[in-house]
Order: sequence, then C-alpha cells, then structure tokens
Amino acid sequence: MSSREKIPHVVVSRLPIYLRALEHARQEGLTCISSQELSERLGISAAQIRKDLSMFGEYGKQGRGYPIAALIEALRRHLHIDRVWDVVLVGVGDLGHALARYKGFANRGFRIAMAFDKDPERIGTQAGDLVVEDVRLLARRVQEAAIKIGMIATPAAAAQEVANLLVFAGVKAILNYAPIHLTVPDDVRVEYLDPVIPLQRMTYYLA
Amino acid sequence: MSSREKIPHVVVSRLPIYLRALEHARQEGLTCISSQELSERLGISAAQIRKDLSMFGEYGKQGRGYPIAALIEALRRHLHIDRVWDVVLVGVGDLGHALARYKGFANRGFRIAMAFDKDPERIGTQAGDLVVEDVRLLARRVQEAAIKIGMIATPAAAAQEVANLLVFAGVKAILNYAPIHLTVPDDVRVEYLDPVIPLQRMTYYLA
DNA sequence: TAGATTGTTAATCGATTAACAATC
DNA sequence: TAGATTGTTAATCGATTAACAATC
Repeated sequence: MSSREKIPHVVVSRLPIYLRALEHARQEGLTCISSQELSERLGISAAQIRKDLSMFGEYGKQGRGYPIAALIEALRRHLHIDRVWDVVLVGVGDLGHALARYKGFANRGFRIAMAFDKDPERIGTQAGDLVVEDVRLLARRVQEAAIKIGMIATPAAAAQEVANLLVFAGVKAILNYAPIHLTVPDDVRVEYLDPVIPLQRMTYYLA
Repeated sequence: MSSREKIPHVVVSRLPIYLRALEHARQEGLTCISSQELSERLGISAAQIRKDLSMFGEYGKQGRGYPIAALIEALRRHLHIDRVWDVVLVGVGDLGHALARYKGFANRGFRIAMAFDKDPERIGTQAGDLVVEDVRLLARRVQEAAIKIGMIATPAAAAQEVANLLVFAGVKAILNYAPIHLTVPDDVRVEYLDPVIPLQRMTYYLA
C-alpha cells in the first residue's frame, strides 16, 4: 500500500503506459475499468497492474474496477504532469522540425519552448511556432527560463557536447534521439530514442 | 557459455547497445576493449557485460579484453543484421518524412524500401528517395517484396488498422511511433517509440 | 614471468505471479 | 444478496552481482 516507500523504477516506467491506456478508455466513454480489461489491452498481467497501482494508493473499488477519471488524475499527479513542462529542443534538422511541429506533446504535459541549432543557415528560421536560436545563447536562455528538460536531435558527433551544455544550464532530464550513449551526472536522467536499437532488438527474432 | 540455450530477452535487448558502443570504439581507432572500459562508457556493470556476451560465445581474451572487430561481426551475426533488412514505412507526415530521409539506417542494417500514406495529397509525392504510394496497395506490394519489418508513423487513430494491414501482409516486426498500444498476434513483435512516454518517466523524478 | 581480464559459479537481490480474504 | 474485483501476502521465478580460478 500507498506512496511512502521508494517505488521501483520498473513500476514508475509502466505508469505512463497505464495513463495512456486510461485516456483512451475515457475517450471511448468508459468511466470504470478493471485490471483484467487493462491487462487485455496492454499485455501486462492483471496482478501486475493491481500491484503497481496499489503502491500509490487504493484507487480501485472491489467488484467494479478503477474509476478512470480519478485514476488518470492521480497518475498525472504522481508523474508530476499535473502541469506543463517547458522543453528545450537542440538540433533542428528533419527530426528536430518534426518534433517542433508534433501535436502530441501539448495535452500530455509538455511544450517545446525553445529550439537551438549551431548552423547559421538554420538560425532565425521557423520551426513550428518557434524561431530557431543560436546554440551559443542556450545556456543563458535555458537558465533564465529555468527549463529542466532537454531534447537532443543533433547528429551523434555533437550530442555529448550538447548534453554537457544542457547539464551546465541546469537541465535534469534529457530525451536523446542521437545514436550514442550520453555520460551525465547522477542527478540527470537520460532516455534514449535511437530508432535503430529497437529494430535490432526485433531482428534477433526474425529468421 | 555459448549459444544453444534460450537467451533471455533482457540480454538480447542489450546487444544492440553493446554493438553501438563497439562501433564507436572502433571509430576511435581502438582494436580491443575490456568489459571494464565498456562498463564505464555505458553505465552497465562489467560483470553483466561479460555474462551477457558469454552467452553467445567466448569472444574475450584474458588480460586483454574483447577484440572489437571480431565482436562487432559476431554481434551483427547474432542480431541477424549481417544483411540489410527492407522496411516499409506507413504514414508520411513530418515524422514519416524525417524517417524517410534519416541517414542512420543504412549502415546499421536497415533500408526503408517503400512508403505509404492514405492521403491523396501525399500519394505520388517524394519522401527521401521514395515516392509515396497509396496505402491500398500496401498488402500486395509488401507481400511481393517479402518485407518483414514495418514502421508506423501515422496518427494514433489509424495505427491499429495499419498494424492489422501489416500483419496481413506478412510483417513480423513493427516499430510503432503512434502513441497507442498495438494488439498483434504472438508471432509479431512490436517496439514503441512514443516520445511522451520517456518524458513522463523522467518527470516522476523531477521536483 | 607478472599483471590483467575473462568466463563461470554461487549468492544475492528484485520482480512477477498465484491465490484469496476483504469488500464494493 | 450474489458476483466481481480489489489489495496484499507468500511463493516462484528470473536477473544481477561478487568473487575467483583459469589463462592470455
């Protein structure tokens, strides 16, 4: 039961998955959903789901399942997305542009607030609603805005240097699209989105 | 030791990470690398790395470490990327375009061979080197080319339907960028790249 | 040879599952 | 009430780590 012990990271990592599924269920007009139903939708065992959720509180009702709206609200609160986080984007090539224009951040807790590049050809151009700024201004601008989350969409060769800069500017969480492992201080988190890694994980199982 | 028992998926999932680090090390001009050195570069324990690699064979030399070129070759073989896999891309919006033009697939085992969309405005237009085709032709084209890997870059609302179509066409591995869980048969693998999920995993730890 | 590092074993640690009393 | 489903416990299962003999 409930939220005072340390929650294992595997459990935290499933929370956004539950949240996404709950939001879909709500869109379908459901108001309540059982761990069994969630299990079928996600391929995660019902016992696992109940155990995970029980670490944060008693949200379920026996005989009926979980009230969707209340659980969504609770998960958003536990994940600290009961607010909107400003994000700084670095690297505005094809992928950076796609991210700057991506509509999926807004209603899930995030907003790209600034975009930087080092290429003079790109600086001053438009990316989504933003004007691309010179990466040399990054540290000052990010510090002033107290931005805590960075997205790296540069080539691999630049990514570690950009990470250092973000860390220096006070960023504590980095989403890295560049195909390279980043070395950062212990109090900074990194998540990786190199598309080739999951592809290679799957080809292992292909004939 | 060596490769006849079933390898746990966690181990398989680390192989591409090792491979990427080894390729970087080779680019730096190294010819041999110890588990200790790899550990520092990746934040994975040296014991873990040795144990993982030992499941595939005895690639290391006591006192010296692992010969990089040979290990790269071996990992590529075990991951079945000692060849180039054709991939079918579905959904050619901003993200799909970025993927079609991404240079990082070619030398890591993949090639986007076809791109489909259902929007008449997009069909016939250029995406990277490809001409966007009508999604109604997908099943036939994919079957004929015997393509086994699909990438979904459509909106969430279309993703499950596209997945069904890919499965019908014989695809066995799907990389899904749409923010939705896909339900597919047991012999089909799915990997997810919704950028919001990792962001929400990190905000849990932000104040 | 001396020093370094592997592959492997056994011990530890952590995560998942099964089962069921509690209860809506 | 009867039926369904939770939260939790204990048992199982699996993954990681520590340690070291073997050996390059």
